[in-house]
Order: sequence, then C-alpha cells, then structure tokens
Amino acid sequence: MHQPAFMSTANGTKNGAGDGAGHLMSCAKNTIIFHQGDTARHWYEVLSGSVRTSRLRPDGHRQLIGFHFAGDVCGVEAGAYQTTAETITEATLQRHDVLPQAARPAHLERALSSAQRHISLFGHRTAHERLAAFILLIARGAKLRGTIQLPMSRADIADHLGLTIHTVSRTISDLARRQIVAPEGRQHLRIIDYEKLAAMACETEIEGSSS
Amino acid sequence: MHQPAFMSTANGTKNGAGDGAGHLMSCAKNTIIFHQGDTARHWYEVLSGSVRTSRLRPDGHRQLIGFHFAGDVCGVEAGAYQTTAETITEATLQRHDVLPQAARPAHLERALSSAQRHISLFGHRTAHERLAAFILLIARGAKLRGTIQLPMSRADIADHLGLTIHTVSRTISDLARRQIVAPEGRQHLRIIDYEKLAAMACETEIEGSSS
DNA sequence: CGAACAATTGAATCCTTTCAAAGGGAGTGG
DNA sequence: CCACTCCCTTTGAAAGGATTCAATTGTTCG
Repeated sequence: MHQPAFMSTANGTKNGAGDGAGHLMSCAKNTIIFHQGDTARHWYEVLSGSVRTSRLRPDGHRQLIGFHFAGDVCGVEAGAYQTTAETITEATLQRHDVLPQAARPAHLERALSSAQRHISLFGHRTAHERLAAFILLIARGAKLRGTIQLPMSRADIADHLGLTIHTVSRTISDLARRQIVAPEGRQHLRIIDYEKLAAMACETEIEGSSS
Repeated sequence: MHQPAFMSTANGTKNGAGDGAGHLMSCAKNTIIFHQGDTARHWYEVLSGSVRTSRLRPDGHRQLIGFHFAGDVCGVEAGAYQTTAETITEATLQRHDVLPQAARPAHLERALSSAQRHISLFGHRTAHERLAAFILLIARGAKLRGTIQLPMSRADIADHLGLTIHTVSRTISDLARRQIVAPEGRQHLRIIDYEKLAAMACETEIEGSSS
C-alpha cells in the first residue's frame, strides 16, 4: 500500500549523539521514522519538511493523526508508539532520547494541544466545514494569507478529516467554483476569500479572560 | 440551554487548602466546574461521579470533548480553559492549584491519552462503529462486562461522537434488535454479545513490542 | 395528575460514499 | 527530447446512511 521507502540516513554528529541532546537526521520523502507498536526510545523534533503520523486499523483503514511541520514534535508517547511516522517531503529531524524526563512537559503540552486541534476538526460535521477548518489551520501554521502549500496528498487529507479522497476533491473543486480558494497545481492553494472560509469553518476562537 | 445549576459546594478542609495538595468539593448534578475561556488557576481530579467537558461553537453546536470518571483529571490546560466542565451526576472532585508544576506531567500524559482515545473514535466513519467503540470504551473504563452505566444523556453521547441524538437512539435500538446489547432503563445497557460489538468497532489494540 | 423534558420512531431530504471511468503530471526508458 | 506508463486527482452516476422535520411515547418532578 505504502511503498516502504527507506534511506533513513541518520547522519548525526552535530550534537554529541550520546548526551541525549539530539541526533540530526535528514530524511528523503516517504521515510518511515518510527512504527506503530515499537517501543518508544526516542521522540523527534521536526526542523524542516513535513511529517505525518498515522495508525493503521485492522480493517485496512488508515487514520491520520497529525501533520507535523518545522517546530512540531512527534513520538512523545511513553511505552510504545501509538502511531507510525513518515516524512511526506524531504525533512530534517532531531532525534531525542526519551530518558531526560525534564525535557518532556513542554512537548507533552504541545502534543496535547495538537490533539485538541485535531479533535476540534471533528466538531464540524460536513465536509465543507472540516475542509475549511483544515485549510485555515494550515494557513495559520504558515502564518500567511495568500498562497499556502499542501505538502500532503489528498488521501492524507481525507484520512485526517475522516472523509474520502473523492469528497475532499469534490469539496475543493466546489470551493474553487465559488471563488473562495484557487488551486495552483496540486500542492498549492491560494485563499481568495478568507472571511467566507472562516465563516464556513464556523470559527471558534477561545481567548482567555475573566475568572 | 443548560440550566446553569449551582451548588458548587466547596467544603474542603480534608487537606490543607493552601498547600496546593487539594481542596475537596462535592457537587450536585449539573454543576459547572469551570468555564471555557476562564483563566486556568486549578485543575481537577474526579474522585467519584461523572463530569463532561465540552466546548460551545459560535453556531450553537456543542462539541463534547470528554467524559471523566473517578481517577480522571480535567482542566489541565495551561492559560485559559479550552472547555467547560460540568458534572452529569453528583460528584466529588479534588481541586489542585496549577502552581506545583511537578505534579503535572503524569496528568498531562493522562489527558493526552484521553484525547487520543477520543480521536480514535473518529477513526470510525459509521454510526454503528462509533457507538460500538464508545460502548466498549465505557465498558472497559468500568472494567466489567455485563451491565454498564451510561450516566450521560443521549445528547451528550451524540455530541461526543459527532452524531445526532436521533442517530444515536436509532443505532442503539438497532443493536438491541440484533441482540447485541439490551437497554435497561435509559441509563443502563447490558452487553449481550461482546464479540460482535468488538468486531463492529473494528478493534485496534496496540501493544508494545519489538524495536 | 399534569407539565416539561428526554428518548424513540417514521418519512423525506441531503450529503457522503461507493463504483466506475476519464483526465493530468511526474518520472522512466527509448 | 519525446513517448509511454503509472499514479494521483478529478468527475459522473447510483446507492447507502445520517440528518432534518415531525410526531409519539416515556420519565421525571412539581
């Protein structure tokens, strides 16, 4: 199903590899970083490129748990990896030993907020709402309006949103027809009407206050 | 919409209230523990009873993030609460100050695994699969086969699974018709055919191994 | 006992999936 | 450099499932 690409060239030595400070890895596209079920001996920090984490279900369906871009972490779970991580572009990662407990809380919080973002995607019930929310999520991560990059495939998006590639494709086509976005190639998307997109996603901003 | 019940009787003093070790609260049904958006000064541990956390979206839809039973925690997020927490039965909670950072990692992990369980519910696309997985989740939490308690309303279940109360009700009726479960009153459910339920949920157990 | 609310059920509609096929890009080999 | 092939994406049509609208039944509480 997924051609198990390899070439997980671990050319470390930028940091002392044994001190747990990190081990630098540059990986080709479609490199598997770790496998669901393996004992978690490391966690990873994405320095550049894109990574996806997914889990495979017995019925063959794949659930895509998250996309990880520069600055994100993956594999922070204790015990066994709950997901499989793969690069979806060329990427450089920093591998950390799981030992130094002190380093973990901040990353746990990050993983938790990532999970919460994912959950909030499912607060939307229709394909239009989910896709709009997803596009805005990506756009915000990239901190830019205008043209955004979608390094992942339609199948990845579909598995992340709990839809099929057909519905994803149809929905994007519909957004284009309605002049809300404009696909530029298959990896890029220009956001034309940010407000309509936000309205469609039924944005829910939570800002701290009161007590 | 929700009658904002009160009586958040905070009769602490089991532990010294000022040392951050905890403040005991016993709450009536439908008591609001904290509000989405408020600054998070405490996190809570459920000692008995059931609590739900939810977020309200601008369009009026409510997304139910999690159910919390004895031993679970809620409100561990930093900054502002991302959800509103309410009791759904009588409950006793222990309130902890957010200050002692040392106490948090374990609870963060717990919150993270709870979020991951929720996400995995959405790996299922049909109502039957989601409901089967949900019932098994509850049954496991209660560590008993046979009759389980569903302290939450159908609306709560629906908002948690991303369905409507109608679909939830219909699906349970269908499971009953097929002799897989047997509703006993509206708060209890007897699991007749555990295997069929597991097959329907397309169980995906992840056990650690290898390397 | 009556009222208000929760849950169930029926029927029609809408949306997503499934099945099927065609279009478009990227990479390979001649 | 071009042609070919493979895979991803897009699109069409039919089928299945969830939602919506509407009404009934059942429960809880005053």
